[in-house]
Amino acid sequence: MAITIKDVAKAAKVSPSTVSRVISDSNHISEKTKKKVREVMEELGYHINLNARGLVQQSTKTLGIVLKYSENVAWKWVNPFVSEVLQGIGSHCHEHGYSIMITTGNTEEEIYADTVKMVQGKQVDGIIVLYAKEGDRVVPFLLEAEIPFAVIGKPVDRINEVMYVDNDNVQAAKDATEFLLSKHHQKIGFIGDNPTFQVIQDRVDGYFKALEWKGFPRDEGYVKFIRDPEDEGAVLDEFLKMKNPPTALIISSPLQGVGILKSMQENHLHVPEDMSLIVFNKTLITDLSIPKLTAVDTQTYQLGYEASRGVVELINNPDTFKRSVIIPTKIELGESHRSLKSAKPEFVKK
Amino acid sequence: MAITIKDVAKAAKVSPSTVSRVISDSNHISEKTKKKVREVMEELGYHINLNARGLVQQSTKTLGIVLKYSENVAWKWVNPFVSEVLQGIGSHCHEHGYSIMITTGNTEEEIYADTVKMVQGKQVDGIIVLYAKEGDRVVPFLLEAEIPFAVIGKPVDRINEVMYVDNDNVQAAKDATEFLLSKHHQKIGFIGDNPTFQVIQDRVDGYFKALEWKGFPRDEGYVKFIRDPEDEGAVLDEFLKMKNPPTALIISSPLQGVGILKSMQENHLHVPEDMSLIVFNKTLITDLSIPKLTAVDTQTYQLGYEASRGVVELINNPDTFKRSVIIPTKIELGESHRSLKSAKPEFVKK
DNA sequence: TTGTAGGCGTTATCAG
DNA sequence: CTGATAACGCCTACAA
Repeated sequence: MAITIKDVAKAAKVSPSTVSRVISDSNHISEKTKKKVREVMEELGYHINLNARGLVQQSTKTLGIVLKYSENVAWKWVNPFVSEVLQGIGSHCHEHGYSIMITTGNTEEEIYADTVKMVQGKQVDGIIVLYAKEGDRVVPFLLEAEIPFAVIGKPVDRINEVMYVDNDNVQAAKDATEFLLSKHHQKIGFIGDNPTFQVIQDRVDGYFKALEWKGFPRDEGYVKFIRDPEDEGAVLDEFLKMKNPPTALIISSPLQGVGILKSMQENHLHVPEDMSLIVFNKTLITDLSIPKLTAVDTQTYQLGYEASRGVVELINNPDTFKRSVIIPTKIELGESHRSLKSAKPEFVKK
Repeated sequence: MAITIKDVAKAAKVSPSTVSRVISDSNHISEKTKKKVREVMEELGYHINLNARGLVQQSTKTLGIVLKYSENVAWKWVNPFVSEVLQGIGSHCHEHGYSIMITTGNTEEEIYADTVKMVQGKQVDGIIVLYAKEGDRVVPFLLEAEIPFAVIGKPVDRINEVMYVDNDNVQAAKDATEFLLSKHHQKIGFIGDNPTFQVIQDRVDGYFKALEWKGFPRDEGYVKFIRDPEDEGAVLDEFLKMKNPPTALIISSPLQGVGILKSMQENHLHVPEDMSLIVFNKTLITDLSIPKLTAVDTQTYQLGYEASRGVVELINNPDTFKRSVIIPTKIELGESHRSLKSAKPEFVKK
């Protein structure tokens, strides 16, 4: 049994409450006794029991993180995302004395159960959900439980009741498209995965917006979706067989980016000479690709940091307006794109 | 204020202790009252307060994870490692009803402070340290605190006092070398980073062991270390300029593997036609490389799982022998190696 | 099988 | 400025 506040009190010949006051550095207490008590604490090797404090204060100063349910292939690219987001959350939490508890489950059901346990068990003061998924039970539960929380991503249901942190995907795709247009590309293809995800919809929107702004007619033929992983080859073929094949592609996932790169190579085509690529989500995959992929940086660290900030604010003042935050994206230049129609093919500096 | 055990007791017309017994599913209690109490709990929406339970039981059923201090470049490749290890730990923890708390700090000092807080604050029952570093203060602290813990990696100090989970790097390098030998390679190079790390030393050992077993003389000229990142080009050059350049390379980090791949390409050389590569640590980087790199899989998930198992065992029975676990590695075949068919160069005679 | 009472280590309220 | 005293929500002898 460890040293308690009472032991210290006894040794310092004061009452437990005085020791408690010293711990919280109350200013209703004389410097003299403060010093004395501190000395005794040092001497006895006293350390506060956060559990006990949590019980009486009804607060654990801990944030719960709901990880994304990871299935087979998909989780791979999520990997770096998780670490970076965690870093961002961690930074903020550390600054504000919060601890972090994460879900342990592997399946959707398990993760839900973990969340319920953390919340109902009063293990955490707030929650950050690392994904947004239609029909997911976690967000409704959190609303029901009335616990402060934030979602990273754009919630589909009851969006105006939840605080979220996300990128502006419409704008990001618009930026990417305009970037390619500025390099004199005119035929630009778009590749996405599951079009039922809001992210993808938004990106397609942004893509068309940029094109239409420049006066290009909307042509759905340049937008393709890859359902099955490793199916990039087929889609690339479709593009190449068009009467006016694109000279550049916007690809909405780093994994698919690498897939296209591979398929290009198999067709004895070169990037960026034969095709410019710009990929969504700068990750270590895109950085280490050969050539390094030009990518849209979604600033994952910032996403985490802001989410944490939001939740902590909500904890400190539950009536805070649930303002949601949009983290700007930026284009990270790689070597997978080139400029068309310049006197000489001009490569962008690194 | 939420529903407590007392509320349930009152509503069910039993005493709080009875309710408590129902919670712990004690068998000293009639099925009838059990059912009744459970109904009331359901009706009232009762949920246990784990904080309170933790206080009285002196145990939180939570494991603390000490993350690796991540500096500039190095952390990138650590990234996937963290997520995978966490998955492994999570799986085991979930099975045994443990929660997970992770450090939030970014610097070595902060992480140390986080660890102290978790342990002294009685927030966790055990600790898993995700790295082994010479001179680090965390392990000595944990020993001092007498809390159950395990280290992933091979601790340098006081190794026989701590439980650790690691791969057998000597064996792994031996396997990799033998693999290449079986493909008829005779000149095999080895590339490592900082040779002061034990891992690297072990791998060099294994490399030489395999060669010497086959009767090849020890030739330090085929072992090179890359200090500065992005310096792979120079080292590759050195190899290529040898009188008997290697036909295969064993590379001790995935990052360096990609670097070599890039340098090969810049020299208009092909993998595996001109050089076979086998890389340490299968990660998503090696999987997504073009060509996919043949890699030594260190089974990160298993490392995490076993570490968790060890700590939980230690918690349940503190007198358990601190057996350490060696997780076997295995070679994941990629497309970066080939078999040298011709029995061209004979054994080297010296 | 069930109830009573005391305590886990802190903080908070109220006196003094 | 400091000290009793009562919670916080649960568990666990010890009784009944």
